[in-house]
Amino acid sequence: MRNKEEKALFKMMNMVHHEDGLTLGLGYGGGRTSESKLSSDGHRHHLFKHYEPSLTLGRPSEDSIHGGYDEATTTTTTVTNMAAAAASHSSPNSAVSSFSNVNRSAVKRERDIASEEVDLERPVSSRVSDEDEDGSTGARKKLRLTKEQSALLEDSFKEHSTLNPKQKQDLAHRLNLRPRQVEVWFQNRRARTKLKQTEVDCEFLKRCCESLTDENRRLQKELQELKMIKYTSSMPLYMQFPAATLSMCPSCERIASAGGGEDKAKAATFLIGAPKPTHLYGPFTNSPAAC
DNA sequence: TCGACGCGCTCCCTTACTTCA
DNA sequence: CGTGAAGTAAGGGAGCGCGTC
Repeated sequence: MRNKEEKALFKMMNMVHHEDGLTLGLGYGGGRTSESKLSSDGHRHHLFKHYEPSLTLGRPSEDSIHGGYDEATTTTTTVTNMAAAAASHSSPNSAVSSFSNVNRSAVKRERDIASEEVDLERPVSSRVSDEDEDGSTGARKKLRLTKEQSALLEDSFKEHSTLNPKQKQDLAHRLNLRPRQVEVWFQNRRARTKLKQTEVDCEFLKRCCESLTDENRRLQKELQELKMIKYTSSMPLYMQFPAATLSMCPSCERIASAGGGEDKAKAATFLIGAPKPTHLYGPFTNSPAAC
């Protein structure tokens, strides 16, 4: 996993991708609402809108009835504030949804078990040892896909990031895996792709921000210079010269430029920025060389 | 025709395990 | 050899579209 800042940022920035482009969204927390649509190829695409805070609680594992692993450890379940709201008040949809999803989870488990039973006919190809497969250790053992399996899945993912049922079945058969495993692999692969894209987009936005900050700073400075030019142009001519370039002849009491003509002095004023008025009233201590 | 419901799919968050520095 | 970070397979909650009743 990446550092916590990136992870938090990833939670905040929900990037939604489609074939035709990229959109950005902001959110936080665990639960979320979404839209989904069915594309022309039969794949469903979701448009996630926002996140909601979540609360994680421990509870006894139900994994033993899944058939995949036969341990009795603890897992966690995420209780969104939407579910909490359903339990306490408001949101009739939440209540219905929660109830519906409880049933759905049960159905899902039954489906997985059924899938498992069908797939028991063929061996699961993985790096899990025989001892692990018989579950004698009682701990959840994680199977690792072989390089060949990963490579084929990658190739398939390059062709299409989502699978229809037929493609899933076919791929599972070719890889000697359960369809559920193929499904999970694609799910995780999409998540990884999205995370990487998010990192790239974040970097891009960061640079944009820096660039705009610099540009803003530059424009502010330019604006200040223009304001000063406008201010000095409204003054008597002699006040437009920097004090250092002016001198007064003690005999004739006429002010003259010490270093050259008016144009030169004006140009200097423009280039170095207009001096503050107080500087114009500085001491005329230069020698009266001009007279 | 409309609403309720179940199903299948996706998403996200999280956990548990493996690998590696 | 122990340990923490990173990678990843999998579990589970939730929303949505679609078909059926």
